[in-house]
Amino acid sequence: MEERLDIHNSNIPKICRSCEVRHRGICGALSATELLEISKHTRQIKHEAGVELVSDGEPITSYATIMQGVIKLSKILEDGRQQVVGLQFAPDFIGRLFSQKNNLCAETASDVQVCRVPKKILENLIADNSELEHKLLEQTLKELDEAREWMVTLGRKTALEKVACFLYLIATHFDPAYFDEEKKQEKDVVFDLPLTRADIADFLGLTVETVSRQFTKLRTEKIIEITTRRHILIPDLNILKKCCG
Amino acid sequence: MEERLDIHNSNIPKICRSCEVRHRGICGALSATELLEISKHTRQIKHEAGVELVSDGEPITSYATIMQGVIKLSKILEDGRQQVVGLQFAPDFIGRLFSQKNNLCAETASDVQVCRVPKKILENLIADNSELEHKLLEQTLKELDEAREWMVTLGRKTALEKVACFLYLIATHFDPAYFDEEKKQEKDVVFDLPLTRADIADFLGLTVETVSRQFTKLRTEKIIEITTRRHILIPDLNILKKCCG
DNA sequence: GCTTTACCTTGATTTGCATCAAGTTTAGAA
DNA sequence: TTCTAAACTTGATGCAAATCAAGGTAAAGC
Repeated sequence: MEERLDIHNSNIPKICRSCEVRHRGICGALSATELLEISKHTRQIKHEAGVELVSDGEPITSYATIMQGVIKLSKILEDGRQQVVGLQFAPDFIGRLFSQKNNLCAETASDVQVCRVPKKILENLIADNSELEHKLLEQTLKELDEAREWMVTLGRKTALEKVACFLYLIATHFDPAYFDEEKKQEKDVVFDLPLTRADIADFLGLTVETVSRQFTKLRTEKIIEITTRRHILIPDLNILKKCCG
Repeated sequence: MEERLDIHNSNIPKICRSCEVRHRGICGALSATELLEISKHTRQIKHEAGVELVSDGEPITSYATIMQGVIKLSKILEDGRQQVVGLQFAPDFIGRLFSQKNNLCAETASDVQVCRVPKKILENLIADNSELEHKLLEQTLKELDEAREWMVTLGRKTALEKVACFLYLIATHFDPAYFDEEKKQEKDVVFDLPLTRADIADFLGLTVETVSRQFTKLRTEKIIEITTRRHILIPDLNILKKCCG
């Protein structure tokens, strides 16, 4: 279930020098080494898929940085309706700063490796480290941009456009060409979906059946290839992009 | 169209001592007086309703604090579909920090009074004032919470629930009982809608016709009273809340 | 005052997605 | 390997919201 890592034995893929995590976009709020240097209370922990790291309504006791894997943030209505309100990848920061209680639920979508710090300790560090606070502000602004972008998808796009947007989001996140100049020539983008069809449905405000039908439609139109259920190949990202509305 | 105010003649309703603006929830990132004290480049400006203060894709030249009125943040797809991604009230801060370009459009929904500061000047102030940066982080976190809450409404609620949520949002924002202890006894909440039906539709991911039908339904069920088009009376907020899903 | 126009409501019809209901595939356990 | 359960797909049907269309209302200009 939960496994502590030997800090000196961890093998983080080293791509971004400032945070030691393979990723795209702005650098994470807190790198793993920064956290480890910052406080002896930091712990690296492994979780398997499907673990609830943060529960809605529960008190916050610690923050974390994702080192590997995907975490989904969701909110659940009383009658069971669920909405995924965000996906987080390495090296994102996890946890609602400066609040006593969580207002959403965070669950590991894949196997995940995180670096945890107790709430109070990080907050004290923030108080005397304005550079740290600035990084957290940058990360929060990025998340706000993403949330607002997704609101357009939720409110104004068709089922097909929603699914195309989702695939485009994941594809660009995992596109190896982004990290490897040599691969810039190859057009194919290949990746594994980090979510089940049910989770994708909850992210897009659709039902599983509708998501499945749109996958089939994109497959028959040769815009994507579905190798196994989770494994996707996209021959031309630009064609997919045109489906996003 | 645009009118500069005499700073010493402005009559801001003084409710919250720390930011001089009548509001609820956490204090604004930057109070008007703070801004005015902070820099001689600060300007108070009046705008009438329907003015685009910030255009999507355009370079950012200044930030602002709302002193009075309502501003809507929206995104528009190429084919004209529009989604309102946020509403901002006094004393909210306006503008995407640390970015060269706007990624959304901000339009005055009502007559609005703002306090403007040039981008560079505020950013320099932030750099040597960590308390200021902390306030802006708090405001950004609040906006992120609101955006995620709204994603649930957009993705998982029915048309009636959406309209009820919207009315509840506005009602609680303008509820005088919130500011005046004497009025806590009175149950009626009376206010003017700051948006047209078309804007409400764009906020809720619906069409004007559907919004109108849900208003009618809530009226015939005596959950709301519509005095004139914009003027709303809510006999019991708790009953409305139950319609929010 | 009357006219114009933007805004809003209501009704009839269509449609995209949800729901209901089987089936199929895949991964994991026995 | 076979069995089982979970995950996924496909088809038939229903319904909520979109679309199309017309009429009503109120604020702003003449």
